Amino acid sequence: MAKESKARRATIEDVAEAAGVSRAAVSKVLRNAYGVSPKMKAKVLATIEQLDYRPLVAARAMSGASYTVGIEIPDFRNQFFTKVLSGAKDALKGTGYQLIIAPADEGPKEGHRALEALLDRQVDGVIAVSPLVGQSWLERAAERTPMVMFARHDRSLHYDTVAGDDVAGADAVMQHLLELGHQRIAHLTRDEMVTEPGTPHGLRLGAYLKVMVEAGLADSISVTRCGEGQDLAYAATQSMLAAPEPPTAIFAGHDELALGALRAVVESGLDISVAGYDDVPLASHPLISLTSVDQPGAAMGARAVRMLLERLAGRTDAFHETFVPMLRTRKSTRPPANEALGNEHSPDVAPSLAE
Amino acid sequence: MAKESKARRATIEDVAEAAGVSRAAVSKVLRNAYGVSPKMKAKVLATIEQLDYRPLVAARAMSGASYTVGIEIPDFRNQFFTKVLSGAKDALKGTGYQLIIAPADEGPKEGHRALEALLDRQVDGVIAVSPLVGQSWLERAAERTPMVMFARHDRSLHYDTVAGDDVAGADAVMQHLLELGHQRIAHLTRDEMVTEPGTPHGLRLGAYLKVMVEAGLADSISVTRCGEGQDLAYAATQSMLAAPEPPTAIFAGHDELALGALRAVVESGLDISVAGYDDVPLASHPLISLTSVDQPGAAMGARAVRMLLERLAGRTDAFHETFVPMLRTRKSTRPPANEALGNEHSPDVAPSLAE
DNA sequence: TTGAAAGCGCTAACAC
DNA sequence: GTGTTAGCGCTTTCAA
Repeated sequence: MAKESKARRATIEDVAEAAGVSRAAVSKVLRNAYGVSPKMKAKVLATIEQLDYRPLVAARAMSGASYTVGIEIPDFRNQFFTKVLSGAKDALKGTGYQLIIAPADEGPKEGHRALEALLDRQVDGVIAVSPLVGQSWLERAAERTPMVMFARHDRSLHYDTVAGDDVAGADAVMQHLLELGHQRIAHLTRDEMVTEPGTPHGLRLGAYLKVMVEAGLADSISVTRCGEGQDLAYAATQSMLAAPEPPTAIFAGHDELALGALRAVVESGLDISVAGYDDVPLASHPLISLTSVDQPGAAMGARAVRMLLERLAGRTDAFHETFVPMLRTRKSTRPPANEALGNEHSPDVAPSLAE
Repeated sequence: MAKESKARRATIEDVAEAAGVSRAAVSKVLRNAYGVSPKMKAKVLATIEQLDYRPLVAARAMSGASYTVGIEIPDFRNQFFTKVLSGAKDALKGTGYQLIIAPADEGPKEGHRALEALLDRQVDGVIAVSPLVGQSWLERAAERTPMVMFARHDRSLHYDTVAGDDVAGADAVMQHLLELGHQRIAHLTRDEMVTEPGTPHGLRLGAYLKVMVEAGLADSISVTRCGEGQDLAYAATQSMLAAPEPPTAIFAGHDELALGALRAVVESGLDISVAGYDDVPLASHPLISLTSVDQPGAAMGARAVRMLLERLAGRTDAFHETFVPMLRTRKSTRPPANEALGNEHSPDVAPSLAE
């Protein structure tokens, strides 16, 4: 009754037999390697087509390549990473490499886990966003599998890096807020784990602190931390706003947090400026109009892919590229509402030395 | 001078040797299969730990399983799919299966390509969002690899489906707009390719047309098409608004399109209602407040994974689950501004038969 | 309970 | 230019 239960997938052997050639010949055609006559090539190609043959990647990976590039990302709900993915995907188009994405869960060891999952699958190259993975481990892994790390500011001899200049970006935001006349500027960032020195959020936090101190606003320093995502940023901001003396401006570590903060601010009815980081597509929406630091995610993702392709092609010395971010000022930041109160509460700061 | 150039990765052989057992024994421990004494198990486990051994997936896949579940998605910039991914990822946690995501490019054959890439990699199971792939091809693929299709309304004996009730959802939107008093309701949807009969967007379009006709508004039917993404929706809406008699309400095929439309509407200064579909997280943001049809993406993704796990565990009969969507009305939809003009321009419709 | 050995489907190195 | 063959690192019979 049953026709042919689970028709077996054609193998290279089947193709060779049907075409009357050797497996090696078929293999060469597949990789269009050197040493096949046009005639044989045509015959093999026709047979492949006819049998609907597709090589199993696992078998190829066991001896040769997997023609696969893996990218590990910590949070695909963050539209910045989505931009990066787009850029990477497009840059990989037509190269013969297939892209697979391994999502990492939250947590210090999760990036590590996802990376290992990719390596276990013998991807030919890896792009990863893993600020928390130890450098020595990465070095060792990168010796075997070409690797470019995203948003890392360390320098390795074995892997390339693509990062934004987080200090410059954060400086720009802070400068902008100061120029608008803000003093009680709060910083909304992620948990300690994610703000270790040298990480993007660590650098942004550092820049915030430095600018505040240098502006004589050390007493107004206020750092609020929250977990990942708009919802947690929303909740954290709510408590921030409930404090006796809420900030007049909030600098959020990235746009996702900024959007959550904005939600709380809007609902509170208070006139508080909010700035973010990354310039996700929505930041420019007229209904949102969020001041943000433009990190060209797509270009960065594409650059990472190109670096990886270079390594795949044989390059062995390490490249480190830094993208210069660009502040986009929008309506979410404006002069503080209660300007009059501005100077009133900065005790140990001489009222404008430079005037 | 060089220490050990590219230290070889430990193999099962290395572990067996170091532990003084056979490869088969190690293999059994790895899969904690039946027939290993606790003593040997402990010894092997210790050796694995010590050698930092991890099995290569390719080798396992050649004979056995890859412990990998693949999910194919057409557009990770659409936050709806991002919700689905989240749900799927969480549901897979702790099952021993690793999730890999294959992004599909736009185009009729691209979903197919991404799916094949996954099958070539011998994933143990597949979840796919491929409205455009032919059913017969899918059937054949599903005979060999467990598969659950997302957002498909066809019924197969070999694959499961998880979908939303698109007709009910679209009906709800239209009913809502009609109740508000709108007549010139336009539908913004994707290109013909994506609105084939039976596809989600095809069903939504069909429901739109049906409701319009039944409401006696056949003359006001207006369907605008655009490519994927906010930007293209924005441009399409701009031309729509430039027409002599623009609509008073726009029903967009999904929220991404709705956000683009909203951008154009806001910029135009016109008072036009906009409704979307999917209820992406941002729709509820107070600054956006987009009326939308809530499709529980995370729950749907989790359900798809559970179905797949059931198949992986042996189920062979097909399941088809439909999720009932729920309209969320928000500020982006309100009564038409120029109510007075409402009836003036509906020539061949008897003014309310049922009154 | 344990181990030996035969593959899985490819590629690569080498003969012819 | 073409074919032969030895692996790659696992799992899976099947004996012991």
